[in-house]
Amino acid sequence: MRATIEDVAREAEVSVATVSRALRGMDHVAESTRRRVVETAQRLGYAPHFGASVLAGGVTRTIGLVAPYFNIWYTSQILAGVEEVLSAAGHDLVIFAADTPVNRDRFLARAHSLRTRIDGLLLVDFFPDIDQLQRLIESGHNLVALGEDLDRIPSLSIDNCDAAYRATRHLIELGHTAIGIAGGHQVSLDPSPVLAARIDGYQGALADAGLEEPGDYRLGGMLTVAGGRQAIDELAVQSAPPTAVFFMSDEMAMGALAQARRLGIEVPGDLSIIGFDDHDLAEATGLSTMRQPVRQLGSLAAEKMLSFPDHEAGGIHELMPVELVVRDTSAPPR
Amino acid sequence: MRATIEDVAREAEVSVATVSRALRGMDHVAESTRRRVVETAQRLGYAPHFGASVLAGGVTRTIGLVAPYFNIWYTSQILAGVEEVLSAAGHDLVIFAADTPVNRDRFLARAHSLRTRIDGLLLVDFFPDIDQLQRLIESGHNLVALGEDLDRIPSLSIDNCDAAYRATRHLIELGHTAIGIAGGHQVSLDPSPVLAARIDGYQGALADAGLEEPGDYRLGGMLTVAGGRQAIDELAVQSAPPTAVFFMSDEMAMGALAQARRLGIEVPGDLSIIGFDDHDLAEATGLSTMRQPVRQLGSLAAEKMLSFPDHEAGGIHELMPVELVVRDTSAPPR
DNA sequence: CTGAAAGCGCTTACAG
DNA sequence: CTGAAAGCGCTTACAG
Repeated sequence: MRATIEDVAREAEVSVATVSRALRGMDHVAESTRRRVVETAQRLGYAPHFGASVLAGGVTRTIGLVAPYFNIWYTSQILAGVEEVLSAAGHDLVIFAADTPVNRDRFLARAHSLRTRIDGLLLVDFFPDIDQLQRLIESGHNLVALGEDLDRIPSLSIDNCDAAYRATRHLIELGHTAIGIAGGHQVSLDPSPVLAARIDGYQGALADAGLEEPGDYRLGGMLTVAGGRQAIDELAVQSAPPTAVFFMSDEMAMGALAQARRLGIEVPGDLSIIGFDDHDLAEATGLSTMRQPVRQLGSLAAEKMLSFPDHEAGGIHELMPVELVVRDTSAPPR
Repeated sequence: MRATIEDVAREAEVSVATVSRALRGMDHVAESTRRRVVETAQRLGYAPHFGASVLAGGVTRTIGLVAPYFNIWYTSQILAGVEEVLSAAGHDLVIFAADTPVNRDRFLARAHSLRTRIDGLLLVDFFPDIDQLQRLIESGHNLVALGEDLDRIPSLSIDNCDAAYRATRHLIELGHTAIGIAGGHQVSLDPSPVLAARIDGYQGALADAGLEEPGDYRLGGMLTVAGGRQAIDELAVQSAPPTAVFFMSDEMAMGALAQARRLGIEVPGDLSIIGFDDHDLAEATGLSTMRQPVRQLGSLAAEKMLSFPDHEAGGIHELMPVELVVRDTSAPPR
């Protein structure tokens, strides 16, 4: 049988209150008492009952993280960063996937009931609308958002518009005038603010350079290897294809790179490519990209979460830097 | 204030016992009563207190997953598979990283106290020794192992020895006689049984073909892009380098591919390469590999976990198939 | 089908 | 520094 706090108290000849204090390292316990309690607990293999602690103490020392996918590079890095910080602080991490619109709504519907299960909820590329956010707040969740500037809660992101602007400007400065963008539309019809901001940046750079954006330069679908392949397939059948494309993720760009090779499209000779992320394989692949500090985004978000309730009321938004990394896949048009 | 079950009971004019039954869909509740209770709970925004449910009910509907890393492709796919099955069954997932030996011991030390926090523990590429496993069992955990055949608990894996044997034999059948292997040693000094089994298979194939294994054909370190790069660097300075190398992961093989290109080593002309996993990018890269059903490993492991306690006593070990996928990076030596 | 009551195992004022 | 006691909010036999 599991030992309970009563067992320890009896064996150590103290009250359960003292056992509780001693084991949690609280003040006002004589050192000799503490030693005896700790030793007894050890001997009996005592560990506090989780449910009982949560019920009596009111905290779970658990943080929830909701994200659309866990099997893509970006999220896996975020996860690692979050986990590292949280576990160092003695907190656990429970994850929720909200990939499809259905799962997203299901999660939102359940969020209220999660209140007593987690001490905080980290929204990773999860964008509630104003009503949904309102409801999350009213449920009493400690919220931190990663990926977009959400009013009213602490959030952390890169400047997606600016990063896309700079990526596009890089291609313009190389001399390209026919520049496409890939990754604008996702499976879900939810317009992701992240992708929308990148499209804005792209269009802004074109406009500032006096260039036009032909509608059919918007290529591909999801930010995956398959999406990149698809983008190249679309490009390959155009009569006047772009000479440079900005891909919204490196995985997508790498899929494009491979498909271009297969179709005999030379990179960067026929086509310049710039990606986004600085994926582990980007350097190996020679991929030009916009580097974002992904893992650090995760660890910083976790730190923000742990610093509740030290936040100001309302949301402070923090912006992380993005760096242009020029490698081999972007060059002047020939 | 949060509404409690008492609030609902009072408003719906029933006892708390009836509220509890009605809301959890148990039998022996009049349909009209149930409707009234559900409607009242809804109206009050009632959700059961997690800690109270766990304490009174004895289950958490939460599964723990411990793995060495979460930021590598393999684990991210496993995680997605596990999450999908678990969430469909209404279970939550809490993750623990045990990357370094220190963290590994720390997790093991904590495992006992996790007993009331999770209903089951999934070991992903986490290999306790016999004593450690014994202790996990004695703590009362429902255990499922993914990655190795562990006695006494249900487990699921591929046949790493056989897969490595076939990868090596593929290279032999192409005509190679100088064949290296990359990925044998990890940072941690823990000898991973997975890697050991792959080395066994490699050596077995060589032996069966009457070939020798020169000691310095064991290349590289970790199963990462950087590890692959390192393997090629080591190979490049050898006086009689292998003409073919079996890499223990695709990420490693892709790092190697890139570094080979950089150093002017032609693949497959100068060097044949076969990887392991069938990473998302393997097809795009033209990488020959041993395909393992990674995501499915995750979902099956989760299903095994959910089927407790229907297991036989002791562990049934299940083997998943691995398939040789020949693409462009492996060819006869020239 | 429903209720009264015990019990789950802690934490936290309150006293001393 | 320590203890007695209330209280956290559920679930589950046991009766009826």
